Amino acid sequence: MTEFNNFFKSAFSVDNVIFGFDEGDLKVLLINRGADPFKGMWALPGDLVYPNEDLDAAAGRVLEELTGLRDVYLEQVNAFGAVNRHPLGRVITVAYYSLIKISNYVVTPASFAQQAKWHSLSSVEALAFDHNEILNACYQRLKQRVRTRPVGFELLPPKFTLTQLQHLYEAILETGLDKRNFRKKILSMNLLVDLDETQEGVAHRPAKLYQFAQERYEKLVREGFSFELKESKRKPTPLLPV
Amino acid sequence: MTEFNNFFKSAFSVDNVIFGFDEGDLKVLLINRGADPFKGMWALPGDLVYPNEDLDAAAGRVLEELTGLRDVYLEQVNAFGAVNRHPLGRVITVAYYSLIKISNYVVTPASFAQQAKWHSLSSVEALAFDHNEILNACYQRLKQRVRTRPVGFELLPPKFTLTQLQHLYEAILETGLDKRNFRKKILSMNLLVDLDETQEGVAHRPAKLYQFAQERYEKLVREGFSFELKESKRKPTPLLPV
DNA sequence: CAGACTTTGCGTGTTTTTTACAAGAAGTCC
DNA sequence: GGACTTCTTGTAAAAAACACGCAAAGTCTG
Repeated sequence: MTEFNNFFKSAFSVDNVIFGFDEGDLKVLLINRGADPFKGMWALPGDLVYPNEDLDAAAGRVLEELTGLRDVYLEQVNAFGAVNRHPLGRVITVAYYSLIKISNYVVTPASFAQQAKWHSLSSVEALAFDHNEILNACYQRLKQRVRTRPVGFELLPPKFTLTQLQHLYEAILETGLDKRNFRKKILSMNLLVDLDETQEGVAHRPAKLYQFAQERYEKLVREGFSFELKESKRKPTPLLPV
Repeated sequence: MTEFNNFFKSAFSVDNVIFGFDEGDLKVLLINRGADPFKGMWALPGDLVYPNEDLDAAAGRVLEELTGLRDVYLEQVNAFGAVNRHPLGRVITVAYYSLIKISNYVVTPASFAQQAKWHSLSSVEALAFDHNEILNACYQRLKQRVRTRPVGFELLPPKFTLTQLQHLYEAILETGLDKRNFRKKILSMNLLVDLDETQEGVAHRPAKLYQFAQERYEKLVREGFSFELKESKRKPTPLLPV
């Protein structure tokens, strides 16, 4: 039984890659570690999973403590379980990513205490633990998801312009998209509601505002429907090393 | 068992969905549980992760103990961590699937002891724990992978006919494929080597044998290349409930 | 060994999707 | 009112996907 007991000296945690979109740039919310190991380095927000807490719930809790937000898009990506990934013991972590509207984010006590800060994906440097690997895996998953499901809207305010939407896709996919073709394709899916409103306070012709047609989408999904986008041929340099 | 419960805090395990292909049918290797909980029910092969063992290594070990095979295609899919998924305590499991050539499989002591048996995916019934859910997640992942990467070959013998290959795709994708279009598409990818050999022992015109061009594929991937297949419009009933 | 049987192997025309590409319209600012 | 910026829109060409049927190769059997 003592031998058996060895199996239970390990712990599990969740780590959450929280994506936001701002200024045409894909961002991720990182915390600054206040204690060893990796004191002073940036890291993904995460926590040990409580004994009576579902995995998904733990990821949601980490997110909510840091951002005050709940009911946002949250998806499990992978477990990371290399023996030495945590210097203090055996900790297997399950990685999640979430998509939030950055404008809804407010600084919570937890995020203040942990010095949470948004980082452009392109400027993320060496993170604590194996968090670069985790971040990369989550980013790759997002990149793939965004082609096959309309999750991008989770990152935009409720009302947005087609240009904003295109910039979002370009940022995530790291590609350039043709404006006319993009609009044609998106509009032909019939998932956007034209709000008959326009932008305000811009020093040029204001663009029309649209809204994502959530219910219509859910109906289409139930009827079996596939959302898909392809990239153009121009490929800028990747945001993260492959 | 009460003693067990006292010590029991939390543990990790891996579960492995081992796919094989035979008689035009996608199969999965299940074991028959010899002990409670779920005694007598079919279950996915799995094990607790040793304290000093990487997650991936644990999945590989489970596979090798059962099949004697190593160096096969193995991919992590997801972690399953609902609080009550294991009746005896908190066990988070990480699901993997592997693709093996069923003809290479031999009964090992472990598989004999655990009464391992191949089951057609379409005839899998209620499994122990949350293993139906795990199986389904792995199958969905395979279905998606097979469209974007040439992993199907892992399930076929080294030499195969185009018809066998097509049947494999049809089984995995649960769809019908047009023979001429399928052959055109596959051959146009230039990933098959025509072996200049033909089938033997069949009571009809023997088909040509092909081989997957592993090195050529790896070269193409390095150069940035995308493998893709789409389904036809005819949709047979799904193998597993969605 | 001829005829029946099964499975292989192959080409073309049609439709759909993707791509490339530019100019005028609507607002703001000075 | 003129300069400036961004918004909006269509068409033609190329590529990919799709539907579709028949002759040839080999085995079997009587």
